[in-house]
Amino acid sequence: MPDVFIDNQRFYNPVDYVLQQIGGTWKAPVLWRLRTKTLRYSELEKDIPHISQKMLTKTLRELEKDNIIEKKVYAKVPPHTEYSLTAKGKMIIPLIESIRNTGLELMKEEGIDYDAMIKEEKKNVLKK
Amino acid sequence: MPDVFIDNQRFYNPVDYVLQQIGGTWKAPVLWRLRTKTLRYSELEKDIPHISQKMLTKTLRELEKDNIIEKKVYAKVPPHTEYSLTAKGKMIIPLIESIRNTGLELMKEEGIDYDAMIKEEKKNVLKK
DNA sequence: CAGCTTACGCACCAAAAAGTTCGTTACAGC
DNA sequence: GCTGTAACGAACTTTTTGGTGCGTAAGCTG
Repeated sequence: MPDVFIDNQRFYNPVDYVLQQIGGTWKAPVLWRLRTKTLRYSELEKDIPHISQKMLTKTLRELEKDNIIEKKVYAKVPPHTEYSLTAKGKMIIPLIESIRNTGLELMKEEGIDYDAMIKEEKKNVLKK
Repeated sequence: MPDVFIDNQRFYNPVDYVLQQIGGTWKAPVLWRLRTKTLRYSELEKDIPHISQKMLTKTLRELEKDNIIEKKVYAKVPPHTEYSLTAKGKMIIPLIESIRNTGLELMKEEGIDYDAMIKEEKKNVLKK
C-alpha cells in the first residue's frame, strides 16, 4: 500500500483518504441532514445534539474545502447562510448510508433498536 | 438522534458507533490484511507501512475488545501469536470494501490510479 | 438609543491520540 | 556467556482535537 499525495496531503490508502473527508465525529451528522435538503447554519446547530459552534464551523469549512458541500451567503445583517451538497457530496451519501446501516445492524446485535428510540424521542419532544 | 450507551460508552449515532470500531488510521489496514488470512503480529508489522509497534498493539487490542478479531497465542519463546477475523469481523469486511471503493473512485477523480501505483510498487520491490 | 439577532473568527486551555524509547521473557545458536 | 528473537507493556513527549468564552456587523424592535 503506497502513500498517495493529493493537495500536498499524504494518505496511506484509499480508506484513509475517505475517512479524512467524512470521518470524525461531526461530518456524518452534518451530511446526513443535508442529504435531502439545504439548511442554514442555525438549523444545523439546533438539530445536531452536542455540537459546539466551533466544531460546526470547523466541520463546514472542511467539507467545503473538500468540495462536498457548498455555501451560499446572503449578505445581510444578521447574516444568513445556506449549506447544500455538491455533486461529490451526493456521490458520498450512499456510503454514509452503508455505514449507518452497518451501525444499525451492529446495534441490533447488542439488543438496541435505534429506530424505535428515535420514535420514542419524537413523542417526548412533542409532549414538551 | 438520541445517544446510545453500549458497554458504558456513549455514541451519538450509528455512524459514530461504527467509526469508533473501524475508524482511525490503523484499523482498516489491519482488517484489510486479515480479510483473507490469519496473520502473525510480525507479519502485520512488516506489511503495514509507517505503523509503529505501539499503534499496532493498540489497534489489535481494540479490535479484540470489540470482538472483531481473535488472538491465538502459542506459548513459546520467542512468542508466536496469530490474529484472525471473528464472525463479526467478517460481517464488517464488505463495509471496508465499500469505503475503499469509494476512495478509489474519489482518487480517480483526482487523476490517481491507485491500483496501477500498487503494481508499480511491486515491481520496484522485486528489483531490490 | 439599548438590545436582540446570525454566523462566524480568535485566543486560551484541557483532553485525547499518537510517536519514541526502553525493558522483558527464555530459549537457540555462535 | 553473549546475542538475537517475537510480542509486547510502561513511561514520556509531541501533536492533534475539542471546549469555552469573547468580540463583531448593522438593521429592526421596543
